[in-house]
Amino acid sequence: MTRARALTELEGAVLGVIRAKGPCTPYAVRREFQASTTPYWRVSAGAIYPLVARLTRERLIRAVRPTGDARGGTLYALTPAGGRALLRWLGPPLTPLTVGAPPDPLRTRVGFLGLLSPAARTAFLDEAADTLRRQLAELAAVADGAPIDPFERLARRGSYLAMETRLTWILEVRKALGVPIG
Amino acid sequence: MTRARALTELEGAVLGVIRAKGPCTPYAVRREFQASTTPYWRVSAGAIYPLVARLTRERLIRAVRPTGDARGGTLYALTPAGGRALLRWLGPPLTPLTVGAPPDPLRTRVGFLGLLSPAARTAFLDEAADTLRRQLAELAAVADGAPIDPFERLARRGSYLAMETRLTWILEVRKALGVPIG
DNA sequence: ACAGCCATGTAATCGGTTACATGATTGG
DNA sequence: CCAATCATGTAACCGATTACATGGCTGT
Repeated sequence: MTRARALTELEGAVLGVIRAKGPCTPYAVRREFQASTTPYWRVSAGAIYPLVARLTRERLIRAVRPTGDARGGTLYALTPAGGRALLRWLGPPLTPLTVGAPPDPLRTRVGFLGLLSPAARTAFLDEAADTLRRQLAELAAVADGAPIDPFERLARRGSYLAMETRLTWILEVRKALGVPIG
Repeated sequence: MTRARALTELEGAVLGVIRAKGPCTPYAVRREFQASTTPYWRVSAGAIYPLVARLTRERLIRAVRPTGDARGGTLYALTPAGGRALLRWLGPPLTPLTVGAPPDPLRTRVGFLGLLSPAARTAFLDEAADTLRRQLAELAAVADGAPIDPFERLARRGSYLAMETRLTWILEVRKALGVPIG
């Protein structure tokens, strides 16, 4: 009984997608991630195919049948071991890295805002606020008329709330620094 | 004039720390990150020393003097090119990846909560809520009596707000799923 | 004095990105 | 029909992690 290694975030999420959507090609999994609202999940071809090969080698997924078309694609599904690995990754229990404050490049930069001239600081904060407002509008638009799974909906709600909080925080920062009317 | 490559988040933040604190040893920079409130910035020895070597090779930082003790440490400071690289990394302008929704492993998992049994789901959400509450208390405690830079304070405030929002969101999820009294 | 931590590194490995290659499919 | 895009991969590289090695420093 060789100890099961911990899955990466991407591996766990890929298992989750395959489990939730049924047998998938690697490409279909990739599209699923690209459709997500966070730009973080880019999932290049160079990531997904080796990842699928890895999970197959470890018997967490297996090829169930070819797609049928002439491109030679293959549909993969979870094995029982894959299902167990998914549940272990998903939790409970939750790891500190899962629950702890996620990284935020915008927040990192605000910590160094003292290094900018007042003018550049204003430009930074104004651009941040504008972009956040635009992205919030997009998120709201996507939410309307999207016939999606309730759990995916809750996750997107979390994303929306996070963005909203970032915007109010940026406005608070601007006020705290006494930035002239934005 | 060879084109300057883009800096990674870690490289940019390291330049920022050195600029803000004055000449530092690599180890001192590392401690600075470990003291941050997000568990994401672990900055192993195997990351920081090669990174410092890289930035030195590219003339963005330079060794200014030895620490003096017998351990052979070296203090590094920014070069003028390093200062410019820092400002380019910091922005404005801001990239979509900087402003866009940051990744959140908790949010990712909530999207797959449908795969858990109701009991496991309750356990997941209760554990998440408990941990978030505990971490919020810690963050508040740290905030009191911390004589820090105003910009670092604003960044921590952002971290606190983000955690607070995640907690209220988790409670909302629990209510939406009709979880029996937590 | 010496156990345990501090500080400075190095080597192997790993998971991901970018860039490229190739053939199937589709829209005008 | 042919250009653009879809779909399936591969190769080279890169930045980070884990694990290890070494020696200085410090508290009891």
